[in-house]
Amino acid sequence: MRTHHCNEIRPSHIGQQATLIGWINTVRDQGGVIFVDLRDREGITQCVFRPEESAEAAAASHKLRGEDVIQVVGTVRERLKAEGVDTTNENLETGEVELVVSEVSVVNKAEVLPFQLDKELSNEDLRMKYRYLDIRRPRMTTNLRQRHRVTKATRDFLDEQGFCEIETPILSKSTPEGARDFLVPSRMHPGEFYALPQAPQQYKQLLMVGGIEKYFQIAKCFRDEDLRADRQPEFTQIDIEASFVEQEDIIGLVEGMLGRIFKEARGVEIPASFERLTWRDAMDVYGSDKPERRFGMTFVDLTEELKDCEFRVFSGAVAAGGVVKAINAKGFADISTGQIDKLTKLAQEAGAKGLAYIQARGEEREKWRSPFVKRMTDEEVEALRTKLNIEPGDLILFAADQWESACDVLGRVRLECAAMQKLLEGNTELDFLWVTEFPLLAFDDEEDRYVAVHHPFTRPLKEDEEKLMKGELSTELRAQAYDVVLNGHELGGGSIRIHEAPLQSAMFTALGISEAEAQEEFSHILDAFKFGAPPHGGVALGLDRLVMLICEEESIREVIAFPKNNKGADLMSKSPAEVDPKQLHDLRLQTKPKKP
RNA sequence: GGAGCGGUAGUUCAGUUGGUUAGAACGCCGGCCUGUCACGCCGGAGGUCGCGGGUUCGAGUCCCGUCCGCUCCGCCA
Repeated sequence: MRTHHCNEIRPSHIGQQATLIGWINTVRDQGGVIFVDLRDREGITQCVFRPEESAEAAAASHKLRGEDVIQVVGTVRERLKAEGVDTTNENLETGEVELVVSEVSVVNKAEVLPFQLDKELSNEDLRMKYRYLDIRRPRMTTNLRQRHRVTKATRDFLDEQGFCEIETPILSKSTPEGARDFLVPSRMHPGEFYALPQAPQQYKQLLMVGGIEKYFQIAKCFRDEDLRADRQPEFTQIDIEASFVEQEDIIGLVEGMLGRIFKEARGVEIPASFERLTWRDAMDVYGSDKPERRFGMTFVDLTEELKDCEFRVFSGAVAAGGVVKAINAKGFADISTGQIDKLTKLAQEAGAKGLAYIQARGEEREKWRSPFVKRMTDEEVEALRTKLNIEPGDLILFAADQWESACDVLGRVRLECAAMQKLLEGNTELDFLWVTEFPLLAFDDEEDRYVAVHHPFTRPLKEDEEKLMKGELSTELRAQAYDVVLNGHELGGGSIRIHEAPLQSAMFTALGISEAEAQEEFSHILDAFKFGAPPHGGVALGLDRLVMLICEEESIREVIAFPKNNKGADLMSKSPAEVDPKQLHDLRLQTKPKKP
């Protein structure tokens, strides 16, 4: 039986017997003496095989290969310190000692691995196919154990705050709003389907009606949409809901929880409370509802200054009720033509007609390289110079359009500029932020109706509630909804909910859901709200994304044990896969077995 | 659905204006080595240059098509 882990042996153990078991990390065969670094999940110990100590073990050791599982019995010794020679390895926790092996047994031989565990591997296909080997690498082991620390800290914190962890169903009901559902056919109800939950939203609200008051769950969620580096079809949320709370209570709770998580998983103190921006201000200054604030380049509004500009792109936009905004990319006047093209293309993809710019290659306007500066008055140029603090070497980029489009375009340009200038390279700052007062409704041109920005259970701000009840709809209505943002990533979001049937009905009506449809799809919610539903609200944080940021990874695949690839496939187990025709027949998805 | 980048040995990569037998490192196999720790030294095996077609005297390299992977846009209440 194992007596120690491979990180444990210290000079205090010298002279004692120890039994270790683990994988062979490396073999260094000197012909006579052989060194084997034995690895288990905790660390590495150097094992020495010497013919003088055990001829049998030494003979066997010549046949050992990397990743074999072996068990060794031996005596702990101080490492050799002859005159002028110190064989201590300072890179190892156990580097002062070694195990002189008297017995070795090969528990399980390993074939040659398809890749080396001590080298970085760019072929993600191969990593996924042999994920169980990839997980042996320190990077993955560390990440998965970090993930455990995060969920442990979450559970400990919420438990101390009186929250109760409750599991909600995975076999659930499809909802018309939101992302595409994964469907599961029902054998006992031919032609009918369960849906996998996109979030436990309705269940957790019904738990509030059930009087649970404080609920949480580390919840698996499913969305059948295209993948990204930070998006998987199945993912995990820290899902929280509480009764008799207001926005401030949820915000304070999340701040406390993130503080605990970052302290225990990463050993850092974060601010006790985070700064806040309203959605409107975030869009107005950063062009994003999840602003990256660790570099400046904030928007400057030039609507007033350029409303009469001879350059029609600006004056025309203002005349049409739009705005002109600009950013100053300090010291980026030497941007290449190729990079300008790239930024222009980016702006166009976001809906702009083009991208106006000034390369300030000197103090005087004559030295400014720009397609339009020559058409500006001196007053206009000086206004730009002052408001944007233009100095020689600066690059100025403009967006002129309706407010939201202009902000969106310039927001994307701003991020790309920062990437080109490598402004965030090596930056380890943690910038937490709340974005509040999200709009309640957005207008979907394709569907020609309003859709919920957050979800249909989100409560409007008190001052906008009556407008919703009266059906005075607009995108100006604001919600009691909030997102917590870290370094430009949305960590999570939540809202205070609607808890009264009439207000909920008004919301469904606003979303173009008929009374009949609301009854069909949401009667359980509307009914529940009639029986004394408490005021309630909550939040959900993306666990994968949170762990990704804590581990300083660029993809959530690095913090998920068995993730899917870009096309949603698991290359290791080869899913999705075709199934036996009999299974399809049982589910009435195929009446006759497929002909060969 | 769209755009970008990539695919050469088991792995990570190099491969010039198209030109002899496609290279390196690590890994692997064999040999030597009693204090190494990225052990060292000697030798060896290992390639459908993603796939198909085209141009050419000649294609890893140029052209067309196609497949796969990653990133981004759309999409993700």
